[in-house]
Amino acid sequence: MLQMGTGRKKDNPKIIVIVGPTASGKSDLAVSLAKKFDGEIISADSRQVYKGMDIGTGKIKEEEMKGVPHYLLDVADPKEKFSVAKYKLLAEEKVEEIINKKKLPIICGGTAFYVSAIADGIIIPEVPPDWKLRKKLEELKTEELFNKLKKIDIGRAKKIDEKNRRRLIRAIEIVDKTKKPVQKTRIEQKYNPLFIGIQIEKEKLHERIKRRLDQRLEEGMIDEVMTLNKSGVSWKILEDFGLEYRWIARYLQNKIDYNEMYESLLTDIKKFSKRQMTWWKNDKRISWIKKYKEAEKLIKNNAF
RNA sequence: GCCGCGGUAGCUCAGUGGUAGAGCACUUCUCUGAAAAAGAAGGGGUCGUCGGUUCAAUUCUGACCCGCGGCA
Repeated sequence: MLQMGTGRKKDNPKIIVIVGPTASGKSDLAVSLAKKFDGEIISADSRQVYKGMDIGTGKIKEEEMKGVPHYLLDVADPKEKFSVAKYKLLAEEKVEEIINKKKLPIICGGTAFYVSAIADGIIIPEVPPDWKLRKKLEELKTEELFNKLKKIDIGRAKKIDEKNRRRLIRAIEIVDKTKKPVQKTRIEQKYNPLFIGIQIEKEKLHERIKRRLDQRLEEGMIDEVMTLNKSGVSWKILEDFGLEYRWIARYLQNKIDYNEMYESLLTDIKKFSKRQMTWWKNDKRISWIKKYKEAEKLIKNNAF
């Protein structure tokens, strides 16, 4: 959990932040609120940033936007790596633009890390990924990675998840480039966010997840993945995207049959929604709402 | 009806004469340029039912019940 320091700064520009698990109806809520309060929407979704990934990511359709401008969709090529740092840069630019237009910025998304980058203002160390270095480190055993980090940065080593190779490698990378220990997470709160969370019972959410999955399969989600692959997005990349792209890619490679693809995917989406909630459910700043009207009231009461 | 095989965690299955494990699921959690990613911890079973042998049975044995396959 991040330490907020002085907390919300009253003078900072106000923004709305909508969070909630996948399939909970964030996009619809965002559009309704945007229409009501003259807002514009910035997506905070690590997969919807990619072009050509529409059905599988549940990207909002043109007609569903109802004329409300949406940003940070389709800003990246799936063949190239994207990252929170890039997201933060682009998204903050958009927030500024919207504020300058005297409109209300609404951050809406399911990627907690991305949301946090903006709404909490976490500062990401300015060390771009060095994929050559990472590849080299990848050859080391997990324990060796941990020992290496311990030697060069005992402070970080103490706090890090010592079994998590990806984190270990990143930490080593930062020390390697900056020649300094990894700094404590710093925060620069630029905005005054009002957090609205969509509350939904597990059974109902699972039902929605299944219905949405069936619908998207009918809409041609499998073709979408095939098209991506044909246009040069490797199976490996699709695997890393996770969920729909991972399971459909395995199916298209004949590694599993349709039924296994369907069942595993359904389970994984449910697990994902769970992980999203793990991130948010203990965040005291979030007001959990069940109906649109409650969100509207919240915004009014907070003098937006 | 007979013969064979099986009945162990929610699921698929290991295993042992001294009251049990794995993978997946589930629960809880972590998150410093891959985050739909990558990781961590935890709960859970009167081992089909009722008898017998034994100091001791989930393990051996008998009957029965249930499932699957074969023969009639």
